[in-house]
Amino acid sequence: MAVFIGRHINRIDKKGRISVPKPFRSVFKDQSFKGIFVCPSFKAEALEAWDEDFMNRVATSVDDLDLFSDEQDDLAATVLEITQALPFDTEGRVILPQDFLDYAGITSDAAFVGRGTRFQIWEPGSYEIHRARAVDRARSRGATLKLRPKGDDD
Amino acid sequence: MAVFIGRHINRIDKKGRISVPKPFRSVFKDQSFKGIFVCPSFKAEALEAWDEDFMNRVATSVDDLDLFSDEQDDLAATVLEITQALPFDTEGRVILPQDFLDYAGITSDAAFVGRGTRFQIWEPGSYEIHRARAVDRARSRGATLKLRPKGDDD
DNA sequence: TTGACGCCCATAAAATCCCATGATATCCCA
DNA sequence: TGGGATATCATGGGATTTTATGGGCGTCAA
Repeated sequence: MAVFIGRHINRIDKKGRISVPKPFRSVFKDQSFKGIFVCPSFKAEALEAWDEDFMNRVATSVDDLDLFSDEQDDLAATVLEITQALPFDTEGRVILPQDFLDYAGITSDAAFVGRGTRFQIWEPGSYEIHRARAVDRARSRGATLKLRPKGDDD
Repeated sequence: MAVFIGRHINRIDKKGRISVPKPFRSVFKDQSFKGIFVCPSFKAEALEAWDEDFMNRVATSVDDLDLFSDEQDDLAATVLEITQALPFDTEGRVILPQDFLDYAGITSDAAFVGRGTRFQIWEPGSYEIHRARAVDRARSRGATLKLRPKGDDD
């Protein structure tokens, strides 16, 4: 299973290219499309990224809904339409579309943040603020993590 | 599996030709008919486009009547009637029929919008409005998508 | 003959490849 | 364990290719 962990900050060059951190890139090595799928997050001023496997699951799941139903329309609109497939270049870099950069407030640098099955791309400053808040919330709530039974890893 | 993802805006030239974006075109590369199938959408002022595979699926479903709900069984037949097969030219362009353009309000530019197994063609302005509404609906309803189990991707 | 449509070629912009560089991290062996 | 040799990775930039787009020309049919 694909697992993204850790945090990496990389730079965007003049051509708009940015390296996807090697540890993340390795996760994609045996998928047919050589690249990542990215879309703006609903919840935060950041970008969400995932692999082909997840993308196909979303696509087929949307397909299961009634053809032409409102429900399908909304979900497809919010996920499939705004997601972009970004291919790696030979060095494992991608070009983030300008509107995505604007959405996340990214200019020169970007933070790649592991989230398990997906990862996020943040403007480094925004991420620090976001993370500090999240830590505070978790601490004050005394958050605990319920682990799934071993083997149940879909 | 063929998956259409993302959004691309292209221009219609004086001859009425418009390039189908390369990422979408690639999806059709191994079908026998070199082109796309297009028909006006029932729900929106846009055009629906799909590949040979999906076309066959619709054709079969007219017999089965399981793809459409009761009131829509002759809708399926209608789909077949008004759908046009638009062949690519050497450069991967198609000519959209005038009545299709009128229906979608397309004049100079058109947005190709990925929808998984299909894609849509919109007048770029109309699309932005439509998308914003859909995102709002999905967000306010707290829409979630039930994903298929991993590996079940036909 | 005219217009619709296919095929061909030209061009600019953008994406991609390819190689170079410096910084880090890793390895290896004394 | 130290430190030089080596490999890896992020980054930069020039060269090449691809793609979207525009237009010319011939064919075929009304």
